[in-house]
Amino acid sequence: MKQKITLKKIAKEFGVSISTVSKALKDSHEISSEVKEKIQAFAKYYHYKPNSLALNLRNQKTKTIGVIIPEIVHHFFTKVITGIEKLANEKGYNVMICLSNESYEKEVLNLDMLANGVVDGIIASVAKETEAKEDYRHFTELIDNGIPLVMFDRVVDEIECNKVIADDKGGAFLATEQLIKNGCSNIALITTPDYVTVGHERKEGYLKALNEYNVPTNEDLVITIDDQKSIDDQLNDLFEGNTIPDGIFAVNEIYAATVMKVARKFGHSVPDDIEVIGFTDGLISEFTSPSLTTVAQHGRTMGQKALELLLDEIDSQDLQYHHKTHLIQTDLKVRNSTKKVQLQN
Amino acid sequence: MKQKITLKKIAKEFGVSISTVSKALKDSHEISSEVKEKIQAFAKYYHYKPNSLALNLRNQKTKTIGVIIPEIVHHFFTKVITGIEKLANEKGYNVMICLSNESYEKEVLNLDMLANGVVDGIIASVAKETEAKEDYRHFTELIDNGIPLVMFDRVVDEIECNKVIADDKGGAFLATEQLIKNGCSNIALITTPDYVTVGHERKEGYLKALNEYNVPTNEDLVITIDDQKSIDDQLNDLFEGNTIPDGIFAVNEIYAATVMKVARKFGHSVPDDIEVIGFTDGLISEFTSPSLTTVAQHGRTMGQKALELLLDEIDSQDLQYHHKTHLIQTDLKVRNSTKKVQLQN
DNA sequence: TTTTATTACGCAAACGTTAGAGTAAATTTT
DNA sequence: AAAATTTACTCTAACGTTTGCGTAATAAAA
Repeated sequence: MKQKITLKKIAKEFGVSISTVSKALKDSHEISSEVKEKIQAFAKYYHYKPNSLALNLRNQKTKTIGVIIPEIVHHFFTKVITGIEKLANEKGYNVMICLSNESYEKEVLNLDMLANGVVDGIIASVAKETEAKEDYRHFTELIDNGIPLVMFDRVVDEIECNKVIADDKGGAFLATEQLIKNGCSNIALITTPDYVTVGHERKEGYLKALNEYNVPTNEDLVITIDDQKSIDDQLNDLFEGNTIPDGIFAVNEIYAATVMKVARKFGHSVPDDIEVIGFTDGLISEFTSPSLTTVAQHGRTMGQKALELLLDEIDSQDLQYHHKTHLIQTDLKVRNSTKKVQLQN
Repeated sequence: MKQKITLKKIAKEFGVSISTVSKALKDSHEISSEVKEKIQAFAKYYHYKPNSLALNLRNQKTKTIGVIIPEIVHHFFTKVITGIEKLANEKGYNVMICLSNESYEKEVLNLDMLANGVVDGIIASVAKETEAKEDYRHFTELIDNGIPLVMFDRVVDEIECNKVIADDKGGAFLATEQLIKNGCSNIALITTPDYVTVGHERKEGYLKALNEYNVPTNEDLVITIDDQKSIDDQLNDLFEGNTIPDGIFAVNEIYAATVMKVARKFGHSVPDDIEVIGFTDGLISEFTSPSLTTVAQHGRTMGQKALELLLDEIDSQDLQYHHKTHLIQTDLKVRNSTKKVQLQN
């Protein structure tokens, strides 16, 4: 394997010192134009590029930020990354993406790796396993080490750092409200276990809407999905019980798409018999039939905001930096899984 | 912002030399157990972690590999990354993901960035813009600099490096063959412009199948999609022409899902009037109705294989390293957009 | 008691880079 | 002609780490 070209090698080539080469390549006035020209030509010919590691070590910064996400096959996370990447690029930062695969252990590993000088700051969304475990020492340790951290989407209240979250509760409220206004009275909720914070928040919004509009809640209509088992099977219960829902709010797009499929299997029509709203930033909703009305999360915006906050903290010399929690608005994207009812204001 | 703890600081704390600290932390026999114990305790308390930059610089390797993909919101690419990540983890490597966003310029930038000592090797799929431009100097430069490169999916023939590609032609053949065997005689192709290599390959497979089974080709049935314009609009032509297709092969999942939607709009039923097969590794296909029969690409496998080849080259001292092109088999995932015909062998 | 081993540390170089300080030689000024 | 300035370089330290080598002091062997 060929060796990379370095200042040292160029210096040797011309019988000058390393610093002469460095300065020549920087077009320093300290170096004669004659020497500068030949060194520059040589460097160009061999495509000399300064070694980033050396530069980073010297400058004590890497111009790279780390992003830890639980899953990359989720459209929402890729949207967030797109947002981060775009702004990072404009600001001259590189992005290093790591996956925790929802595993606590991998999250710790990733954090460890990133913390040791590799990045100037970290943006993270915590793994489900970590949320279940409630062990966040790896994050606090990071902060103790003075590495700026921004949490997004799945955040931890106890941790003192900048945060960016979608208005999950508000979005769920909006969705449920829409179903109520469309005339639904038996509104089901398809959600995750409670330890998944976003699931929890969305459930809160659902309950708030029912409450505010005096729609009685019904425990039978709340289905908590265990991702380890078949989603289809777990949804069967909903249509085999005493109360068949006329509206369904699902906390994500997969659940929403799946419940439509299962509803159809039971002979129900969407949106005529049952209206369905999902929660997402995904692609699937557009291609189901009927296409899914969803709560849009604006993942890109979240990513951008997260990076904005991170760079803000990185640039801040302030020892008493004040952390913020930024709420990204969600809104309803009406498609064809809900009826087009004329709403009176 | 707090400062990171270093060997130097620990050395100062105990009034010993830096090397003593380094050796103490490595439990060297050269250091008395008394000194070792107190230094180790101190380091543990302040969670000392060696600075990776310094280590990488010294060891002349980073244990990090870079991945450049055109788009992260594509399920196929995220699958590939999942495959890379998994194996990388097992082998103790980190993964740095960069997005070119299909832009030539960003690809050059990313490559530049990664090339300067940041990674030990690179896995890349080239941007559409680069394919159109046919300017691959940034890749050859990389190779000239001795940085191992593996290309996947969208590869460049002229470049001398390890490659991993899906059997696009074979998959397309399989899909078209299936349509023919199901009795279709007017088989449409929804494809990308020809400069997108995978689109080109899939078209080849389509033509090969038609040819082999003596099905006449029909230029009117080949639709080349311009991603800049509305896909729906471009597909209208297909159903407004003289020959209405009874089978459609689309080179990706979005085209396939969209063409089903448009077909329905024109009053055709899938799979009764028209059978549709897509090409992908995506999520959408499962949730369309009918669900889409597709050619599975095995993105994870591709990712794993790509990393395998890369590590192979990194570890090889061989100056005359022999590059390979690895073909990943594709196969048909039959769902409900095709008829269940009993095939006679 | 002298020689040899052992223990426990420090020194220095190396990875690649930059930038301020230092220094010969050449040139200009007085 | 002497002094001052400019030119064109080199030296050195620093970023954080590792490791072979050197070396005191102590301990063991002859």
